[in-house]
Amino acid sequence: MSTTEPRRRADAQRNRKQILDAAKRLYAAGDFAGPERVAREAGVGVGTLYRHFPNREALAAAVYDDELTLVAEAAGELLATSPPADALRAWMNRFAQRLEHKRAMGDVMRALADSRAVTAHDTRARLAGAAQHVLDAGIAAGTFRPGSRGDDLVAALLGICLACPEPEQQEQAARLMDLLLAGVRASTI
Amino acid sequence: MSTTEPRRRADAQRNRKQILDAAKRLYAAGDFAGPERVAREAGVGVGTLYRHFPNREALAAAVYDDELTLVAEAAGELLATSPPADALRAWMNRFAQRLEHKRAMGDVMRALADSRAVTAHDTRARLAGAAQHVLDAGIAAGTFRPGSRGDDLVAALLGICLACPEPEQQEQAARLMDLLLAGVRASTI
DNA sequence: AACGGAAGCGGAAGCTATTCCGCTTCTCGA
DNA sequence: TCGAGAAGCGGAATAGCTTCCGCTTCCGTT
Repeated sequence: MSTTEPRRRADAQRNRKQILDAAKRLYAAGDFAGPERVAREAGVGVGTLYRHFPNREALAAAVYDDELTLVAEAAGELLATSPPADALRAWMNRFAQRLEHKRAMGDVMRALADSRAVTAHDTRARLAGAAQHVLDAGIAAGTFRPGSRGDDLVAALLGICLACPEPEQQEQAARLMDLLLAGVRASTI
Repeated sequence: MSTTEPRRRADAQRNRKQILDAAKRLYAAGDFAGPERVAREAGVGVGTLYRHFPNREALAAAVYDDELTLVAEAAGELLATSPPADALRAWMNRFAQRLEHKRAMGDVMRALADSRAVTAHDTRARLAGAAQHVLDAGIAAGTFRPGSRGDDLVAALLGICLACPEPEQQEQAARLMDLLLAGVRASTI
């Protein structure tokens, strides 16, 4: 848990950044390119890409890391303007909306769901922290069941998005979020 | 909704069965072989396999169809011996247990979650029916929230299994199932 | 029983993700 | 400044999933 990170060589840092930039550029253009093409666009070999990101999903997760961090941070303001239950529902919606219409998000979610994925670990922890923040407010207010856990909420949200990825399943996803919220609000076990 | 099915040619039926048998044999032996190897084992070409099963996941779903049907049927007996809430929780556990320790089940769940997958459609409907059966009993008894839907429950269960596939995530999966159950029991919206 | 066309078959080719390993580039101490 | 060795690079090779299409087999009709 200390500064065991050995610090990367300058060229490695540069390459990592170039890869991320290239991927962002392509994804933003609606081109969900795979590792091979991203590497070419970045001007590096595939091998290099794979040294920085263990697989396609990890790359996607890293590309959208910023965006998910914004989602996590939004929890604070939502909580400032609404009661916990409303804030939580709004936050869940925002989470799901971010994932919609992004081809690569299936990958991102798989990466987030994978407990062994190193790349996604921080992001997931940040999301869980944000969720916990909202939950704690609700617990303090007596609205939410004590013991509700942020990481569970995020896992459930991921599960919903994984199970209902298609646009025509949006209604079902909404019902499942309601169900989840109902579970969190339930006062007894 | 009528008998529009044109009835397959005899050799096609035979091949389909041979493919399923070969896949069952391999999977049972712990060998999660891909389409190519299953086809060889079945003594047919890959093209033939793909005419019968649109992709790897659909094949896996078809292989485990029997097993999932058993799970669906178990709902009845569980309901006969326990109050709805207990029956539902037991049924969810059985569902999840069936999926554990089976490499191919990730595929099966993805196939079930895919609303466009023709192969998995019946199975999913059967599971949803079973779930609805239990839910209805609970609604009648006043234990479950009116309007609870079997297809939602199955989707949520799939989501949980997709989000917590690793053995070390079993505890989290259990918590999520509790949360789900709490949502179903909540008496108000 | 034999013909024509539809249904089905096989497997090579194509595509993409991932691995492997010999070569290159950086870094740091002398 | 230079050299040694670690860190990193590139891209050919490997492997698995899926598609494509020319050939074969079946089946209802005559």
